[in-house]
Amino acid sequence: MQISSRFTIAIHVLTCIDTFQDEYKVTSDFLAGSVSVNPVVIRRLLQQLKAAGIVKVTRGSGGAEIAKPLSEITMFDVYKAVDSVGHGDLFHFHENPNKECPVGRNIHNVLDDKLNQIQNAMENTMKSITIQEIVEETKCYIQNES
Amino acid sequence: MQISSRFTIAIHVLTCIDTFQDEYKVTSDFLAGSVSVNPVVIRRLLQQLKAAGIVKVTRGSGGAEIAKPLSEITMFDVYKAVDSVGHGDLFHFHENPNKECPVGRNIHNVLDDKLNQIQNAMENTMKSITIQEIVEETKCYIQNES
DNA sequence: AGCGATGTAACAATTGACATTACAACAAGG
DNA sequence: CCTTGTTGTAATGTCAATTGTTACATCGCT
Repeated sequence: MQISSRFTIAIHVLTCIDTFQDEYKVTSDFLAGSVSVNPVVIRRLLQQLKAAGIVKVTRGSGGAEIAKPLSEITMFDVYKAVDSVGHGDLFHFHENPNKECPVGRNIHNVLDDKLNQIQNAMENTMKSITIQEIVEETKCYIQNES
Repeated sequence: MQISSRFTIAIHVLTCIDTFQDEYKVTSDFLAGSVSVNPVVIRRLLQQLKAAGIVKVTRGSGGAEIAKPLSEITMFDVYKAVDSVGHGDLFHFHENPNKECPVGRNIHNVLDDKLNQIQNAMENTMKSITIQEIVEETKCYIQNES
């Protein structure tokens, strides 16, 4: 299975908030319009980002803003915040290898190490990319349109 | 969502085939016993591994064997063979960002590049680990048991 | 108080993984 | 050549997660 689209939606949302915060009141309806999903999906997402300290959402009057400098938010932070994969681990290990079998009772020890290597390679790359980069590149694309 | 357990099962299966090929006839029932899943799950998996040229399966008389040297099979080969993630891509991009929105119509271009970087980091690590390493380490563990 | 938002529960629809049953196709031994 | 053990594969069921949607209580501001 693929990593939940919550991840790409979250990055889209953060980019929108930063890009439009001076021009518009950035509500869940506004964001839902840009992403093309139901506003409730956005609200749920914003709750997760808020819990991770990435955004602030103001009830009542409405609108979302980003809680800390974009350069301090990495793709990994977002990935974790929106719970992109279940249970924290990228790989799903089959639960009950047969303990009567020599391979069955040892495969977990051997594989865990390798799977962690792979997962770390991925997560480290995520940590090296900030949302700031993404926002800036997006602004470049937008300017080049005109 | 996590990567399908087919991936870890496949590696378990390859390790079993190599470990037990001289002692037993390695049938889908035998493998199913070690992994603790239904034999049909193993057969489907073996079909995928066979299509990728990783194993040979003999009908009728039964039994599976590995088709090429273990040192030439990487975790990435297995990952691809069993179709661990759908559609080839690790990330699920939300389909219809709003083209009326400057961010909506450009986010795909910006993000695709970053997502590929991440995916490549993961896949390259997979390519650097061979099944031979895994089999050998497993044998070490088994010997240290006695 | 009323308006415009958010927060969240409830529920349906869809999808994919995995388990299981059933049976046809096949290879080899007696 | 026919029985036996096995593979190949279709059909079906179950379960969990994602996503969409409706509904409404709650809240902040004017």
